[in-house]
Amino acid sequence: MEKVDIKEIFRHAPAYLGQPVQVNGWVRTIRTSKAFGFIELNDGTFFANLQVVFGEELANFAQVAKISLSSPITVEGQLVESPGAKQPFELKAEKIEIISFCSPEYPLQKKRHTFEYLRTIAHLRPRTNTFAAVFRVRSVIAYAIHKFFQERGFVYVHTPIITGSDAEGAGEMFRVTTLDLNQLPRDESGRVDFRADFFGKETNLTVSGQLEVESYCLAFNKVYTFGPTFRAENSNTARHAAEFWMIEPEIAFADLADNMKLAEEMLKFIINYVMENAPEEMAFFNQFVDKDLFARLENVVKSDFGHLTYSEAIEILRKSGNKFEYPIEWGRDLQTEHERYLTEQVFKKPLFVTDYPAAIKAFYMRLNDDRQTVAAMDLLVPGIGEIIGGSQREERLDVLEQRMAELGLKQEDYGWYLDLRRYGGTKHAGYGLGFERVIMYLTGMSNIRDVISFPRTVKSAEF
RNA sequence: UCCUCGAUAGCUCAAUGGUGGAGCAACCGGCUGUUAACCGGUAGGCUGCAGGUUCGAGUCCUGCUCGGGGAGCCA
Repeated sequence: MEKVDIKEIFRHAPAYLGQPVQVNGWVRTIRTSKAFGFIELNDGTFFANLQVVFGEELANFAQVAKISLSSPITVEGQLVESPGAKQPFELKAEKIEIISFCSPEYPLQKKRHTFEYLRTIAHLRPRTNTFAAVFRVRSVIAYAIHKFFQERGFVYVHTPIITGSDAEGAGEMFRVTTLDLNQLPRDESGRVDFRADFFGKETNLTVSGQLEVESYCLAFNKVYTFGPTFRAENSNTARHAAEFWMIEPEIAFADLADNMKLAEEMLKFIINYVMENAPEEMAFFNQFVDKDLFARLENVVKSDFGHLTYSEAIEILRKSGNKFEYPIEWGRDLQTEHERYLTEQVFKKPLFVTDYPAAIKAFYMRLNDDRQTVAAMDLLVPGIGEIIGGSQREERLDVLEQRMAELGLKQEDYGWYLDLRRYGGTKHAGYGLGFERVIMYLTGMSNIRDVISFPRTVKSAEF
């Protein structure tokens, strides 16, 4: 008998009606009477369950009727139209093989669980509706991102996860070492002697692949990274994790406007792709997780993103008459309350804020002609806040060197990075996209811990 | 790291300073088309940890641990 995925049955039901099929899956729920029962079977290939009907003509009816939730079974039978209102078809079982009995202590029940509880059983939560939807959509978004860039001729670059650069400047780093922490080798001055370490120097987990990917940008023109990133910040929020994934495109012969155009097209492409390729999951999110989800995503796809310079943003905030906790003053960074006001109250759609004061941005961002601001951009979206941060890079060697000197960065630490300006340098730009923040934005899930399979956060690395 | 709220049965929650309960899950039984099925019954607890106040603490006080929400840092 033909072994069929449940997704295949749902997508091509007419071809299977009246046909004998075999399905293999886990019991999501079971309802029984004296002489018959219903099993909702999920085989992991599809969001929805296949209803299996079984009667006492089964040789093992009594056993099947007492089967526990999440037990795996093999069902053979015929696909027939269903008299029930909630499903168009069902599988009339002729034979049910119980592969194993799930222990009755199984912690997932036929009821709503809190996300907090499910986090404590992260190894079982992908069997729930919400997490099955989250992680299938996560996979679809990842594919959409690759598809978007590959179709436009971008080269996917794998930048190192272990970095010897101790000055990437994007955040606190996790140290990588094979030294015996109980017996550290010391040098003449009593400091830890990293010459004895695995790499012969201090190494850490990467906080960004950007500097490295710039070198491939100046060889391949259009490149992107998509990989894990690590930040040892003591951040305790629903939007930060110590281990997360980031996408960092970098384009040559391009300025900040090209950069923003790319970011906007990318985000719209991803939304369209996911709506088309995970419709059941998205409908579930819209119904149970965030009732405004579809309206919001539609608004993003249909509207042109807003554009605003930092200086204009300061003016709008100042004139708003709103009472903010943090002062509005040119030169200070925008706070979350300011960003949310701009994107949620004023623009009500995604919004690029550009040209921030140089003093509050990274050294590699290109200095504008006013000598005060840099060609940086943040993309702010309602509900999430900053989802993308990027800039045009400083390609002028003398300006970059001067800026590094002002910030006290040692040129010898950035020799190869400066070479990129010496040898065939050209204007280029790029941005970093937080993968999990995109997932949150597209699903309505409000905690980053619920869109990562086994999240690593401060004081938490279970599983 | 700061502010704030919380921790009681496997899960979600109740209990005025005076003998800790309910719904769901589990287990046993009933039910001929169910849809988080329904109906009846059984069992289930050192109230997060450590101290303190009190005749008496789930309840009040102190510290700690963990979790939620908000802020900072950022993606």
